[in-house]
Amino acid sequence: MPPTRTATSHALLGLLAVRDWTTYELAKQVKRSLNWFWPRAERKLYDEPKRLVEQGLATSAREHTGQRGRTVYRITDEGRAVLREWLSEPPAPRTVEFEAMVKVFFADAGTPEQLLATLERVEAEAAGRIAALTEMAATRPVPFARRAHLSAIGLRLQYEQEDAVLRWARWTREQVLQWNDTTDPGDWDALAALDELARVRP
Amino acid sequence: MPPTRTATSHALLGLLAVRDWTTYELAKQVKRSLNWFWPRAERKLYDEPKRLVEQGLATSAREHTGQRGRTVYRITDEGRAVLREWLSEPPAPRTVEFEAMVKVFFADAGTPEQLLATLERVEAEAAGRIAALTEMAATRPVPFARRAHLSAIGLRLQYEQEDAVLRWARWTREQVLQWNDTTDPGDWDALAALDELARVRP
DNA sequence: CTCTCGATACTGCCCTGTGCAGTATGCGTC
DNA sequence: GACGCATACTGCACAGGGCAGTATCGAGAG
Repeated sequence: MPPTRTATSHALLGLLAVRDWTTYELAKQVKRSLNWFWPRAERKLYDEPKRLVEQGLATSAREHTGQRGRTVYRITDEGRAVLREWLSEPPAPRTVEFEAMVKVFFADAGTPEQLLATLERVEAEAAGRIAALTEMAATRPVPFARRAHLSAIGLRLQYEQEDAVLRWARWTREQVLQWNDTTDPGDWDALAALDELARVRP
Repeated sequence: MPPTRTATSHALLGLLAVRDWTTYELAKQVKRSLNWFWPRAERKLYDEPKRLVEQGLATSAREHTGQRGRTVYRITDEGRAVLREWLSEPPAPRTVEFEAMVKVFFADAGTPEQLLATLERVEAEAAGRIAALTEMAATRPVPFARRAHLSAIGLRLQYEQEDAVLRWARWTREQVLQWNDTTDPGDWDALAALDELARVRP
């Protein structure tokens, strides 16, 4: 039984296809790029490459800076082949974990102040991320220039997502201000809001 | 040491604040509502309510349909208090797991056909979800009518998210068709695309 | 020249959460 | 009376997260 290859395995294989990395560099790089759409704890990024080596998809080399060792990983031809084949497989559905939305959804268990505070935090988070994305987009020279086209479409997705959340948070804040309470929207017409969504044609 | 209360604990507490549920009903309901922004495996939804009972946040009652038993959960006053306080706490950052985007990001390890197939799958998934959302929005009478205002803003968020993904997938597909290859965008100007993002002002 | 501090480079441990197989019973329908 | 789908769970192995702990290296402060 070969150990199962997870999407995380293939994601790291993808980075290794770009260049060699030490685990530490890999961890930093994941934070900057993959983290946006495939977030993984640093802890995991120390285990996973070892599994790739076990499976012959990568090799590891031990280097030293004085007394301190470090491990450099390099993809193998088999690793490249496995990555290429994986690109054909149907991807898992996109999943979103949005704790703030849970708080919004159950806002009727609390006060309007709590709800507005949550919405403000959502807005601030989205705005912060948009700032980070525009900064990345503005960085010159472009890191990994030969992959600039892929970075560009990736950044674009992230931007569209964050912008959707930002616009939603602002819109919702305005609606909530018209409510009498979290349990009572007063004159605000929930059915009309649902009707508007129901009319959508893609 | 009290067992830690996760966001999942509070999410289920939120559902129990709406009405009593059997575990099975809870699992179905989570699939329809929470699953959009707090997806959890059915398996977990059988464990978690037991923990709520241990902590005095819910009570359980054993009922029977013939020989077959089932457990009905009900929130306690303390459960309601805990939920109310949780609404004040800063939410965890939103996280997205988007395997298809990993495949897009490393598309230069494969062919344009693979990339286009992935984009088509993304588009189909988003379109399917939008259809599900509009159907939910059109359902009359509105389920849990006294919570229609919260459903409406929740559905709106989901719609905005899916629409962003859908528009991105279509846009990206058009761009990719202009490339020579996954490794070579030809005349397509990646720097210009990055510049456009860099110019964004929120 | 030493001390501190942040960056580098990991490992162990316990917990949450997933997926899948397995085990029942209830109920409608052919 | 058999079949299939819904109901109602449990066990188990594994992926993944968070945090604490352990070192070394290199640059700058004093």
